[in-house]
Amino acid sequence: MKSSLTLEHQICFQLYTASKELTRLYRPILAPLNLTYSQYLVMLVLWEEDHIDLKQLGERLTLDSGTLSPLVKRLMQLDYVEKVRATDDERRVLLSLTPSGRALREQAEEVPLKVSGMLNIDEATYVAYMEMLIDIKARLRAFGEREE
Amino acid sequence: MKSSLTLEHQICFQLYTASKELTRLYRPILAPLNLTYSQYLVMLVLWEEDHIDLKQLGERLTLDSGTLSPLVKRLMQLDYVEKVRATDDERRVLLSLTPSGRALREQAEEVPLKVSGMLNIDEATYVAYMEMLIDIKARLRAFGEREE
DNA sequence: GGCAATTAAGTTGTGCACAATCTAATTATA
DNA sequence: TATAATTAGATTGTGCACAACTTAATTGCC
Repeated sequence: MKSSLTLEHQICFQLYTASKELTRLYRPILAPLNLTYSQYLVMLVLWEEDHIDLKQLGERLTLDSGTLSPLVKRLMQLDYVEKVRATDDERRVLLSLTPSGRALREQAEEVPLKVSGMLNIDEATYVAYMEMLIDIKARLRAFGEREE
Repeated sequence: MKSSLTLEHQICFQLYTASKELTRLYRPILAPLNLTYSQYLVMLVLWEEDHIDLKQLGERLTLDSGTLSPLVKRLMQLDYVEKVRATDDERRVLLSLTPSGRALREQAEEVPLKVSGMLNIDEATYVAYMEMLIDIKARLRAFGEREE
């Protein structure tokens, strides 16, 4: 197994920089929507499933309350989302789209198209890359479960 | 091209979570060395090339001085590195390993082995995945250069 | 040689990311 | 049915990551 202690031979380094550079690509695309990359991910979830509770949202994004609480606060200041306490269980907080938040979806529709264009990648390659990343995560989780 | 506005279909999301989860895996492995993941990357570079200047270091890691300055300050507090101003160009600062920093390399040797074991991945797949990630970065840079 | 433009680091401010801790609501159980 | 354990969310503190700005050294150009 590749064990040489060299930066470029570490898969972690390649993942880390690829992720950072892709995020950098999003920045100017998301700027007109007044969203950071993480905020965009939250909006993606809400456009898919409105009135989701913070717990589930955190699980889908692998983010804990220490990250989500202030992030959601900023989305509220932008008037894109609102919090409603669940009636059946007063601990839960449901996150909902405001009319502005719902309307933003239309502008966001073109984000993936722009990114694909920038990556200049064909469908088959795109799918292969997605599968690789999903496989890496599966291996990480498999280990996590062995350990738990 | 995949343009559906769904979280799981975005390559950016898969990259982002894969990177985060892999970094999470490193945390307990690096804890005994008193290093965060980013600090570990800096040490990797130094073990490869001692007396590197901050500018070059930043280029290799895609990090700017705003990130590196405080990070290096913490590595100095740990007595792993020291800064020396270059004599030929007083603007440049060379980063060097202290004896402790050099000694740490031995403990770090086993880090990639542990990670490989956790990922439970064979050499061929590992190499294929590395190449995909490098290709993604190449596409991102190709776009960057078209735009510049 | 003198001065504008450039360059390397550092600083400040904002926003993640996460561990650890706290509070309040709910569930389990003695 | 009290009370202990668990759960959801918020808060605090540390450390990235990066944009924008500052300072000091160097280079370019006249």
